[in-house]
Amino acid sequence: MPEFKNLCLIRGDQGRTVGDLVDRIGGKWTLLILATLHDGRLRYTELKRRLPGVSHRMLALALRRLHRDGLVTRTSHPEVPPRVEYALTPLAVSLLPHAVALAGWAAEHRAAIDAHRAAFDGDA
Amino acid sequence: MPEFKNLCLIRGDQGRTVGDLVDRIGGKWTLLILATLHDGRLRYTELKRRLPGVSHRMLALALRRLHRDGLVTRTSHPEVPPRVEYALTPLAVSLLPHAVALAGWAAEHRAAIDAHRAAFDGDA
DNA sequence: CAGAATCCCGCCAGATACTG
DNA sequence: CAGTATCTGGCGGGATTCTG
Repeated sequence: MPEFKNLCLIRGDQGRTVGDLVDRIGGKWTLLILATLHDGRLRYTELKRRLPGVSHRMLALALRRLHRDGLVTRTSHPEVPPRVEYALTPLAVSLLPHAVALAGWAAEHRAAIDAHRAAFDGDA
Repeated sequence: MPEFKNLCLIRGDQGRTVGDLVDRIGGKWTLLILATLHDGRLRYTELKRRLPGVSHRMLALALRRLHRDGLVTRTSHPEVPPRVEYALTPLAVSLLPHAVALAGWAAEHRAAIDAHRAAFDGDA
């Protein structure tokens, strides 16, 4: 059987891979931004509007990092007022299914985890 | 085709799901610990030995959280000196494949991302 | 051996204000 | 509109010490 041959990817190189992974998509809003952009290219403000709770600064920083990593494209139109549009790159598109799978897992087992927590916290 | 029906899981509930997910496995060592325990139940010290660089405190804290969330079992043997063994729960086992997939993605595209970063940083 | 408690630092992240 | 700059508090996380 396939087994988890890729476990070495997690532990190999002294966890560098996981470290990098967390660095890239570990941000609080990163996955949310990518998921939102999956609907199509969006302007900065529209993106902000669709992400309730994100701060101005954090969205700008996250977008900057995503752009730097080649996960989103940034198209600045030379107009007044300025108009900037963000869109996913193929790289980001290839990442999304995995993120979605993880999100699905989280949603599916949230109740179980919460129950464990409650039981654990009950034993003071 | 399936498409990403689960995208709603990422964005729904104002991102609570992703927030919870990051809270649970977003820790620096969490995934590493789970991956290491996939080899089988391990004692605290042995676990620490297999995770070069983890601090005493962080390992204890991470294990405590994992135990609280029902992702690992903690078996304390009443001996002197004490012996405590940790093992994965089925819940954690169901999570690992997804994590491995993400790690695989990170490893596969690390070069591309690094190239993007280099190009981006080149344009000062 | 396993872990809890304490101290401390650096970064993440929010709020606010300023610029092109 | 789309950012950047600055200040600030909170938390993650490391080193060390103490206990059963």
